[in-house]
Amino acid sequence: MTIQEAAQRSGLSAHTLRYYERIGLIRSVGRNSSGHRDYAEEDLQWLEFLTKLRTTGMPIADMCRYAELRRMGQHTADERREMLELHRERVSARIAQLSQDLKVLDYKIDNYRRGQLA
Amino acid sequence: MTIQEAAQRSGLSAHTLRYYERIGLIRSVGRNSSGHRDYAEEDLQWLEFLTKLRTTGMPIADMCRYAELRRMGQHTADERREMLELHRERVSARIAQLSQDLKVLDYKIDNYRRGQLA
DNA sequence: ATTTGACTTGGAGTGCGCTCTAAGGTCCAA
DNA sequence: TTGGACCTTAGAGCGCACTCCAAGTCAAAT
Repeated sequence: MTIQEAAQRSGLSAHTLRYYERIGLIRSVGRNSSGHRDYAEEDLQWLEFLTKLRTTGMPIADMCRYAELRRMGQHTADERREMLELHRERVSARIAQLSQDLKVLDYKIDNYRRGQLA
Repeated sequence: MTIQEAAQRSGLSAHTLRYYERIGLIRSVGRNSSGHRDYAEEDLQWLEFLTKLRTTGMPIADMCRYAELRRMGQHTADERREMLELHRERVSARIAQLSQDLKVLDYKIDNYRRGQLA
């Protein structure tokens, strides 16, 4: 799979795919005979998970750490699980906060609809 | 109220308060006889609302637009309401997306707990 | 009187996450 | 076999939202 196809399927730009590889988020994407990247299905699955970590607000540095642990093998599974558990709590807290803020927005909007100054 | 007190109460830094004033997010904070900022209760309320817009992901530029409309008076109320409604939908969508992603995290964590490689 | 410390301003610097450029190599269709 | 659209790399640049700095002012404490 070419970088353009991988970009298409992952929703990331080709630039970003190269960047992610450079900083160690994706290890060793295969190269074809002319040195061009050749993405495997497995790479796409990993990218999909990385994208979920990103969109849920995990910093790139943490993702790099997670990727590094993953490369180190199964004996790092506990640390990886702990990272995910910690992140899960942050995401959960973020959802709770956004839900609270949404109420404030609704209240504000309602005031505008009633013609009151807000 | 001094800038430090306002910082304390708003949760923003004094630097950020000056920055927000400079870019037009906060208009005309009062000055005391020696030229120091003197925040009013009203300023704090506005800051609190601004902070909600920020933490829910509204870009500074949009907040500036909202602040500008607010300064222009009541005839801009409709446009302000529309901005909030649009923002509300984005926040709502973000909550939905995060909730989905949370499920994926939970699934991943569960796999780790079962001792499977993920 | 002088030191300390918080304030003022305009402007420069920072960290993050990309995003793009330059210079060159490769592929493919006409 | 030539043109154009890809690809490669290292490295520079960008947009956002702050964050800090320098130089100066001012009030209170010593």
